[in-house]
Amino acid sequence: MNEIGIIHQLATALFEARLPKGVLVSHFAVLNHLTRVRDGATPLQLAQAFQVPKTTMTHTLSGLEKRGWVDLRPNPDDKRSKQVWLTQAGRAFRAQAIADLAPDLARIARDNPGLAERALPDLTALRQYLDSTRDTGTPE
Amino acid sequence: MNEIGIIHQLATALFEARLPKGVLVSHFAVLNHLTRVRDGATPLQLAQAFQVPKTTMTHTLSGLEKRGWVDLRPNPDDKRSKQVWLTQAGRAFRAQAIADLAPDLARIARDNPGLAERALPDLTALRQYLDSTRDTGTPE
DNA sequence: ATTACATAGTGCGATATCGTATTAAGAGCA
DNA sequence: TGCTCTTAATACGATATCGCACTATGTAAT
Repeated sequence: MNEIGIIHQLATALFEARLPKGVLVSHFAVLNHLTRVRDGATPLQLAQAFQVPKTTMTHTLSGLEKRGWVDLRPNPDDKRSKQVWLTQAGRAFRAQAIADLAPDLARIARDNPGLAERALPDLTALRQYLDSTRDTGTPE
Repeated sequence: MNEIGIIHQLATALFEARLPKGVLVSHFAVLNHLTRVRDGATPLQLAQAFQVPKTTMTHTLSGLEKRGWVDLRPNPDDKRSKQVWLTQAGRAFRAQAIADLAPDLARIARDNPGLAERALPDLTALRQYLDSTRDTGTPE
């Protein structure tokens, strides 16, 4: 767990050093999710995807909206709710950020061959396990 | 990296749910480090061990000191510096926290057999690699 | 329909984290 | 000794994160 925490620190610092000033990894991660999975998701769905409290996601989304990268529209299926849509500027920024990060990611992959392939399945399994036991602290 | 971030979130939430109100994982982690490695370390050494800025460690240590779990004494070798020593109360709290967390950790290990053994070497290697390239963004 | 309960988003306050600048002290060199 | 540069810790300000409570809306039961 210690390793997880330190890696998280290091990776966050590395990413934010490559992103424009004031843009956080949380911003980038949401744009990435909206691009890779789908946009039109509700704020609650995004909060659950990243395992952060609703209030944190509200704050992150307000930052993205202020920069014009996402558009928050009412959810036609539920008047309590909203939907988050990417703007063209949002897609463009995300593409540029990916391009800026690519050399570093390629370098890390090159210098640690096979690491991702070996570690990711276990990490995914652990994430799913922790997620499934999150509420009660005991499985099912 | 996404997985790392989410696991970090989930694990932090799990740990803090088991710790007394107001005690953070960062507090516990420092006590743990002082116990496992050695106490008498300087604040800077601790900041480097956890890869957090010096100011963050200052803040964390002030919280530990306020609770009477560590003692900050002048460093006899360097008057600019300090040394962090565990108190008896600090050792006792850490031991109790370990005891409280043990059932959950045992459960996680039981339900994910071999996971730690498989994933840890790669995670440690990744941490060391990221650490070694932290400043310039390029190896060595 | 009414009532009770659950859910989505947000305002507000607390605080952890972090960047910048400052202070005090060590280190190297003339 | 005096000068310069580096380093350890911290004070201060900015802000990301999070818990709590509230409003509006949905859902279910009678």
